[in-house]
Amino acid sequence: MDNQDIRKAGLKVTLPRIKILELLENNTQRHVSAEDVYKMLLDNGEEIGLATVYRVLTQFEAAGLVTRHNFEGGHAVFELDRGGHHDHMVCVVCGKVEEFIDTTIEKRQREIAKEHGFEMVDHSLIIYGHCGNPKCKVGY
Amino acid sequence: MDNQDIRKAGLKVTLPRIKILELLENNTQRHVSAEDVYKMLLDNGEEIGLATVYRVLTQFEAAGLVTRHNFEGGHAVFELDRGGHHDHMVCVVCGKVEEFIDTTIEKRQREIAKEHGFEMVDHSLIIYGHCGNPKCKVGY
DNA sequence: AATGATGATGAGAATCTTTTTCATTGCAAG
DNA sequence: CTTGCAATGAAAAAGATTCTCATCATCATT
Ligand SMILES: [Mn+2]
Ligand SMILES: [Mn+2]
Ligand SMILES: [Zn+2]
Ligand SMILES: [Zn+2]
Repeated sequence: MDNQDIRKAGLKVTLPRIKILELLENNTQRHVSAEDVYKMLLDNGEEIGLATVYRVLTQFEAAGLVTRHNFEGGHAVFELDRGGHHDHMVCVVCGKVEEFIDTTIEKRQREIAKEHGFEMVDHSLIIYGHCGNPKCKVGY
Repeated sequence: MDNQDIRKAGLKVTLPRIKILELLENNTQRHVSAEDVYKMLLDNGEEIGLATVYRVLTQFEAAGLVTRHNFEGGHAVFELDRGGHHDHMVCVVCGKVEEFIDTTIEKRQREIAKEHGFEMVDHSLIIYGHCGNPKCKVGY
């Protein structure tokens, strides 16, 4: 994942794009909002505009470098596309995100789409729940 | 689904609430945005404020009368909760929504959540694709 | 039926997220 | 190096949703 990926996407290799890609690659938190990216880059001393972050993330998504998710909460989150598709599990208390992939579910989805005459192009599966952290359990 | 449901939710039985519930019950399009509800009620000659529609839909959701979905598109859609849970298939061209339920997927979801130490409280599965309508097919 | 406390309403302002506009800047092809 | 065209950032705009607050309606109690 480097500047060539930006170039291959038909985009000019600019500092904002390089920095956003680096951040998505190195940040401990894989799933970040545009606002997150913007603030983290500012904290790192980069000069960047929020509009640019939104623009570039959308371009990266169109180029297949990045995936956008609509979790609950009103804002989209993005993650670097590391090849394999996967689905998500989100803790409704602390927001922790776990990734998983299940071939049984993936297969059934394709079958169900076909049964309904749909040609599936994408899907979104998000499990919401209380994660293992005791502080996130039902009885507090 | 009547005024008693509103009362049981601990809410006063008011005209806006009655009208919103009626619309959700009778409208041909089951999945509607707050804006949709607002405009349809205005078209029906009702006097209602958009803020009230948002407020009431949120209250109905909290009371379990209504379910909120975050499909792609930036705005939430609501539907009357008719007992059974189900998932959705959305046409990326015309926006048509089909409902489905699959016990295999439902079961796997619960298993996967447990495997990851999560206590599942909810989930959202949306399949995006091209529906059966020829105008929505890939080759236009 | 009249009263009154409290909840509900609607208009508009405010907030939050995302997109657009536009003057300026910078990448990269030649 | 030039130079065209894409990219940037600031600010404005747009779109969705929530908040504020003065007024009004519901409903339990007289
Ligand atoms: Mn992920
Ligand atoms: Mn539905
Ligand atoms: Zn948690
Ligand atoms: Zn369609």
